[in-house]
Amino acid sequence: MGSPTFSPLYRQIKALLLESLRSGAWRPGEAIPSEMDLASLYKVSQGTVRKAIDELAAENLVYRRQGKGTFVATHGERQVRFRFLRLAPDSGEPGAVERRLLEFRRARASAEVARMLELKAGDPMVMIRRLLVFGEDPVVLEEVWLPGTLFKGLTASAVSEHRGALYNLFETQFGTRMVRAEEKLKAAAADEAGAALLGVEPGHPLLAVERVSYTYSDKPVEWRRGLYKTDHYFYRSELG
Amino acid sequence: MGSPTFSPLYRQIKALLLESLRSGAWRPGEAIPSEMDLASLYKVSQGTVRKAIDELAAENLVYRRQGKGTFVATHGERQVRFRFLRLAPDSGEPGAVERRLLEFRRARASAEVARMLELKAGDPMVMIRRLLVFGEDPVVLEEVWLPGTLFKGLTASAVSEHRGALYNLFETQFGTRMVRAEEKLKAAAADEAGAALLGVEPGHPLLAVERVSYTYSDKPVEWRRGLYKTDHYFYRSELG
DNA sequence: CTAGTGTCATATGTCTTATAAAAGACACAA
DNA sequence: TTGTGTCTTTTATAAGACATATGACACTAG
Repeated sequence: MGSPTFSPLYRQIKALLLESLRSGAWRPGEAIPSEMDLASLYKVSQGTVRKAIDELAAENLVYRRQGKGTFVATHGERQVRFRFLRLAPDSGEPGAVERRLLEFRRARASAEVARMLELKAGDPMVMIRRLLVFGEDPVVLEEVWLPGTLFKGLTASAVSEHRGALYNLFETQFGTRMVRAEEKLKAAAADEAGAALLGVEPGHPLLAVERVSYTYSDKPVEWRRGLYKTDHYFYRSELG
Repeated sequence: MGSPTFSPLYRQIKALLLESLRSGAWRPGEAIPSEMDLASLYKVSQGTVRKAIDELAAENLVYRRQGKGTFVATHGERQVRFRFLRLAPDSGEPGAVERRLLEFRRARASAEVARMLELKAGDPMVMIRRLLVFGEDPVVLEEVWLPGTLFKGLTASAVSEHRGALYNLFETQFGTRMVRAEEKLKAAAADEAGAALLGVEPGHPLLAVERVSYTYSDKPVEWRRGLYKTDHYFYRSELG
């Protein structure tokens, strides 16, 4: 029978809005046009625009403020950070996090990374290796791989001098906003190098976390591999 | 200023629907009354009922089928199982899972369990210890704690003879439906007993997973502690 | 001059109504 | 017996009217 080529009006509107987000026409933190403006622009009712925006809000791409407007979501907000960094302390409130850059280099995509990011093996990449220190405690050792073409002007000093989440830097300086991510977790034993950096004995059990992050339209644009020391922190997961 | 004691109509309807779900008036898998019926019952428009049900559907408490009706969500469906058991094989499709009951007994709540489940230490509990075997491979060793009062007639044979998820048994036999859960993950080294059951050497790195499950209205009703062997399986987590 | 208060413009939120589309049951015909 | 049209019931979509929240700004009492 006929393929599901039909799309209701509000979804077509949503697609148009998504395109404006993706293209960067509306920047993170800024307000998008009002529902009424969009309604008259697209020649539909406010309610239809509303339903389109409702779905974008449900996907955390925008957020609404009654009386003020609808705003493009951003990684600058505190709240968003905890959605992507899922470690919480066993007791007490999460404290400050210090990010120590260990290595920054340009390299070629391995077959594994290329497959994850839908690139070709050998494509230019940026690789970042760093240590996250909570208070005095080194907790996360991770490696971040990014497509070199998307992050052309990225430098070691930009990364090491940046305060706040990497995703914040990416969206403000490179116009690439991470929208969601998928993680795969395993338990692993610390090797010599990792143990030294995390301040544990070799063989110490660690959480091995592999992440693929996606920007708009489910396009994968980042691959990470991290080792988490879970002696005083745990990984939060919600099932629902 | 006045406290936020105001609640829009659709939320009041939602609360009424929730109460029908909680009380068991509408059973898992069954259809709830049509939007029109509910609208005339509560003397509001279909759209208002609709918005109430929208929120319930977003919380996975019910699901809609155009042309058929709206149904109470259930743990019987395959789809729901993967929301609560987040292990996936490194490659291939997930196979059959065998559940081996190791221990079943009634006991008193420890201070720790009591705190998690909002009970008093010493309250009667049911404790289940079991092994999940994927194919031939023992992968999960876990301990489940339940309030004895809620699960009065629960027996070892009911558990060991039941096919399918425990949550399925709970909802069909005891009218308690698990709606969501929170997990805390750490890496741990296998002890002697655990290693033997999971078929690894003592000291082998394992995923330690602690879960609190909630029924309607965020009432906690189950506490679990599991050890996951992640040699051939990984824990899936979505950030978004 | 200043602190408070009222008013207005504009934004999202709520609610209703009308109509469309999906699903299944059933009658009927080839 | 098998398909096909049609009717009923259900959720889905769309539009419009009205409510509420917010912030800016003007006005006024002190």
